Amino acid sequence: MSISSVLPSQTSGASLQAKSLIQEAGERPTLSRQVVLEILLNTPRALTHTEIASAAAEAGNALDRVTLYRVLDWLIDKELAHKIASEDRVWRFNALSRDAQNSSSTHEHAHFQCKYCGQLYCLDELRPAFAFTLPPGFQCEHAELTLRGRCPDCQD
Amino acid sequence: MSISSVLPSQTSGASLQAKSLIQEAGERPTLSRQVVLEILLNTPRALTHTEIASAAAEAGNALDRVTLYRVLDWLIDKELAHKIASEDRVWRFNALSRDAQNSSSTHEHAHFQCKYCGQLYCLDELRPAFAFTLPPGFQCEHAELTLRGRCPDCQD
DNA sequence: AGGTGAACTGCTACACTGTTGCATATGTCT
DNA sequence: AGACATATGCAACAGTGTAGCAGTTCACCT
Ligand SMILES: [Mn+2]
Ligand SMILES: [Mn+2]
Ligand SMILES: [Zn+2]
Ligand SMILES: [Zn+2]
Repeated sequence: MSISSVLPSQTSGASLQAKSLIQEAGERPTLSRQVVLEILLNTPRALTHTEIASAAAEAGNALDRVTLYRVLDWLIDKELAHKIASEDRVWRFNALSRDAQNSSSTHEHAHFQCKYCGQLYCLDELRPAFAFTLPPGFQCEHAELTLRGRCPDCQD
Repeated sequence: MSISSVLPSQTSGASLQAKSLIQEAGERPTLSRQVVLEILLNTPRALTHTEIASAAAEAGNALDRVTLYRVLDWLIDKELAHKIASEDRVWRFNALSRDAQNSSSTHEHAHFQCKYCGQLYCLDELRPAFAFTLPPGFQCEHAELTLRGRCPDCQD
């Protein structure tokens, strides 16, 4: 599956958006960071490390595997991105919307992962809110909700 | 952290329970399978592959790493156990209660994982039931709810 | 402009989790 | 007991992510 299929052709506007988001955070807008953040901003779903590496290479900005891990950690630390665990033991990364950054409950939202192709989407509008009672001694600080099923690409 | 601290001293009753559960499924009750299932039955939380290996070794029944992976897969296939993913990319395994096996919605229940020690518990009584609307083209087949917070062992 | 120092980057080597292939051992059934 | 299916153990490998360290780049200050 080609990554480029999910990536709109890159516009200088997107590049500027990535750069200015980094600059607004008061940080160095290095090429690696711009490239990675731009990829994340330009895709509607969360991408794996491998997918991001391929997308960067396709865009003519191949970067070292380890550097990519560090850039991603950095983006998360600056709250420009977040990562989601899934059953295949691979982290998937997505840009954090400005709204999500500003909300006090940082990016508390549900996710959807396709059982058939593995693609994972953030459901920004769906925030978990449950009523339950835990066994004594357990204190809940956070709830994670992942829906699994069939994505639009995998209709039969 | 010693595994034995969470494992009640093994009784012949527990051993018989593991053996008879396997036999009732019409399968070979090999020593490896009995040992592993007995460990899972005797612990109130889900255990990692490493924890199970240690527990088996402590019980005097050390078994090969790969064999353990295969025994666990086998137990899951026979619906005597299930495994839960978590953010540390390590599967955790727990015996399936008889009730859970018989319920048509096989083991649809929530989990709790401690942010501080990583221990993971099945919340058998807590079945996810949510009302939400997905974006068009997405079909939900399953919902996974994981609560994260502080477990009884990690109170400050 | 040019120098300086903090930081970012790339390379190598490694750790951890899990899988595959294959030879050997075990257990069930006749 | 013998035959056959299958379970086990060993070795080698794959995928994902991390640590250490040397070299480079960039923002800032003369
Ligand atoms: Mn998300
Ligand atoms: Mn469970
Ligand atoms: Zn799909
Ligand atoms: Zn804990």
